[in-house]
Amino acid sequence: MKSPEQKQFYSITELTREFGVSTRTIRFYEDEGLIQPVRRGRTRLFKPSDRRLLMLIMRGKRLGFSIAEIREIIAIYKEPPGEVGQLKLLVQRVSEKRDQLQQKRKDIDETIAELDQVEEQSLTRMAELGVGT
Amino acid sequence: MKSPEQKQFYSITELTREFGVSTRTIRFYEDEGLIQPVRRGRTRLFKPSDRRLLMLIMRGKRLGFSIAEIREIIAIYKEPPGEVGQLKLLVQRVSEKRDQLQQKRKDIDETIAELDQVEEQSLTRMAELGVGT
DNA sequence: TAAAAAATTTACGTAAAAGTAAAACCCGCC
DNA sequence: GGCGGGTTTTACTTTTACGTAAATTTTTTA
Repeated sequence: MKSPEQKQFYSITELTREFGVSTRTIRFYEDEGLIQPVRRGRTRLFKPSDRRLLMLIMRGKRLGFSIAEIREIIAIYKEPPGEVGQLKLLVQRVSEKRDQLQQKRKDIDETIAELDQVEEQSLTRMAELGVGT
Repeated sequence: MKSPEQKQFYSITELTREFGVSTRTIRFYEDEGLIQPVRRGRTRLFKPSDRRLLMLIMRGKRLGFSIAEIREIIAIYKEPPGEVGQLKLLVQRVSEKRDQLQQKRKDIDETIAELDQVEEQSLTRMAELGVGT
């Protein structure tokens, strides 16, 4: 049931092209412990799971999360089932991150609303000046 | 029709307390041209409009925008009505920013959905272990 | 197998966004 | 009229997230 497009391994430059970052950046994320590609000799081999982690990292970056915060998010996903205390803590951490994200969404919605206003005023003004879009 | 709570001026430390940043930070934003408090002698006096700008700046920071990007957003709001060419450009810039923000919202929604999954699995697991929340 | 292309390590450099520290200034108050 | 608190300027420092370059090794291709 494997997808036919699913590659075993990706090279570092394949990934730099896909994500639009440099090799330095990807190696930096490895140094920071966000990904752990296996090696064949000295050469890094990236599995699909590494690629998915990179996607997650890029998403985090777009949202303005620092490396440290992205590390936290990754830790949440990686958390093994564990025992009760751990689970409670995990649920709590999830809740905190969600709060952060909801604040961001609120900020976004406000900003978009304001931009919509600016746009509307501009279009009105242009109509007054007798201009078609 | 002025709100009674509307102060004429705020001091720099009042604002540092309100926004949870240092004086250095506020002065830095002034250096960067994001705000322009007036002076009485050498001392900065912040008007309500400066305070509103600071709110906008903080919101931008929460969203991970750089100072340069925040400057752009402020420029959009400040734009005077202007002539047709300017207006068209403004509408275009608004549209670009909105696209950015919509991408961020998409990222947020995806991340929240994933966190919800983690939470659900955790709660299920805890229920199996016979634990009440 | 030789040459070209890709990848690695090591190390110094840099831009952004402040932090921190020192020295001087102003201002109301006892 | 000195003193404490808040403010200002100047300037050096720090952290984060990579950029850049050199020298070397490994892999691929002709």
